[in-house]
Amino acid sequence: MTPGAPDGPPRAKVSRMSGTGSPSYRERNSTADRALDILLMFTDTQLVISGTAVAERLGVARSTAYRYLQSLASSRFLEEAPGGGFRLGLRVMEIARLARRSYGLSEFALPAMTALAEDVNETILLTRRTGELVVCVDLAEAGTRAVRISYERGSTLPLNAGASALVLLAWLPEEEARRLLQSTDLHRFTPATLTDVDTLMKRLAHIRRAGYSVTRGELDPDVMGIAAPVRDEQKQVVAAVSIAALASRVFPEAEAELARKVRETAQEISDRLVAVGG
Amino acid sequence: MTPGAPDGPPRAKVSRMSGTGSPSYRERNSTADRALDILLMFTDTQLVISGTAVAERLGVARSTAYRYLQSLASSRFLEEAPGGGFRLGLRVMEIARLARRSYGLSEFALPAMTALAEDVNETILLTRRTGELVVCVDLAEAGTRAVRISYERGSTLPLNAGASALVLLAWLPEEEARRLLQSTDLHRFTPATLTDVDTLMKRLAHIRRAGYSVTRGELDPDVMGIAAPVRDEQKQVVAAVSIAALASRVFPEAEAELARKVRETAQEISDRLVAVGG
DNA sequence: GCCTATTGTCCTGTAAAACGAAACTCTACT
DNA sequence: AGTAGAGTTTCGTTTTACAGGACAATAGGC
Repeated sequence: MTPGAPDGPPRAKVSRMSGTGSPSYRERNSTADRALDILLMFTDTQLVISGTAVAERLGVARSTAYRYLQSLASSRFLEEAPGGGFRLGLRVMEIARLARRSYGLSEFALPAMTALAEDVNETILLTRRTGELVVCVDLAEAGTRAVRISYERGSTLPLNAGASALVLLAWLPEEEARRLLQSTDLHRFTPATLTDVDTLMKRLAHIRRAGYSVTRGELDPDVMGIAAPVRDEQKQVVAAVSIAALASRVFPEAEAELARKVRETAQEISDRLVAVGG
Repeated sequence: MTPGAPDGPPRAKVSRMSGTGSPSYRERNSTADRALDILLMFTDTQLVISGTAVAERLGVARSTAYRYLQSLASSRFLEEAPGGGFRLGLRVMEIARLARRSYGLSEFALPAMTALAEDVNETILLTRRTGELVVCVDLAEAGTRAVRISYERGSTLPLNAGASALVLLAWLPEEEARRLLQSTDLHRFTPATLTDVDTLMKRLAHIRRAGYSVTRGELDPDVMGIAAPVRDEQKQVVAAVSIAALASRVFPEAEAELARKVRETAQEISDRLVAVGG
């Protein structure tokens, strides 16, 4: 495409745009966006990427892709991988530390979460929503379990499954929650996953009344979760605290007691947030 | 609508470049670089920044700065802070998780580090060098100390002070280590900090022979460290493992025994790295 | 040994994208 | 009401980033 012949049609107004089907480029800062897009090409299964592959996925010439790559590498967002290609650089870890601090959550939350983790002997998560995704901001693990639910900081979770996601949605304005769910494709992770928007909305109303959420096997068949909201000074829900446990370890009769503890912990974190004036 | 008539002065031909003294812009991808530079404006004391401030520091018009900010916000590298301004977004934490995985270190290192932390009852760090900086990639803390050395993933350390930095430099080609030290301004953190390149180079040679480094009060007056190198398949030093402890807790007579344990742990991590074929 | 494929680098003229300026909205403060 | 600051939008201009192609170095296939 875009033949370089100097005799072509009188300057066809073909915009640069990504060739791979990204719907609406041409808006905003396309150059800056492409640099950022390179950072988004990395996934759990694609930890190293070559310059040629970047050019292809960006739909630009190789020389152009390498210009981007050099920008990213010279600010250490990327580094050259041993054996060719590029991988994410340490700068990413540096600013992630600052990101975590920005939310003003972890410093107050972690002690309370650790206490809860030891009390109930399960993994405790602190999550926040960003767009159509839930991200694990912090976690505390109990030491004495052979089988552990393993998440990490930065792990992402879907919007339609898992106790945390439901809490984060439940305290959003109804129409916003509905809009979010409708604009996301609700993947079915297990037979128990809810994928119908109306059913989900009813669930959210129920959670709002109860003050917490419980899910069983909706994201992973063997896992259950109990989550409660964390609020800031303005009473806005800014995060969720949750227990993630092997479903078989938690009998339904025990849920209420665990829920009480999760809510207490969430309240404690909220209180500290307000006390300092997040 | 109907924006003002284009009547301004004939627009002097001033090159764009950063106005704040950044020596050589105009090279590479200045647009992409500026977007990345915005991400670098955040520090521990500057967790939120306004659009106007970004425009000023970038040396561009406000409308231009906001275009960048929108690019960064729509890919969730930034988010609007409650009460105005922008802060780092959750996307940063997402890709930081991938960055950590890229190095193939943590998954093998953490178990060994945790064991060491419990054994010696001190904080254990895993660090890597990036340019003129050392970054903490992972850490393990001992649970039973009232006074703890507190680092986090993503914390940065200088090149001329601290046991880890010296190890990371010691196994670099001599001329590269010298070049790095000469191009960095070696800050004096305490009276014990080494700031002379030749003295440092001699120190590095000593460390190379010993196989580990010990520092006392060179970065923080109350802290001491012992570090050893982690090697990959090609025997390249790719990281350092270190103990960071209150100096008053570790008597000089105990250093040798601790050093032995740190070296063992570093070796164990190296072995696993090779076994898997990092 | 020769061939091909792949990675990364550099250069140049041209076309497209990013730029500054200014008008405008909104909220908060006084 | 009036000021100050944040954030948004539009527009014509020109600066910047683009594609294409030539180049070096490395790694495998035969």
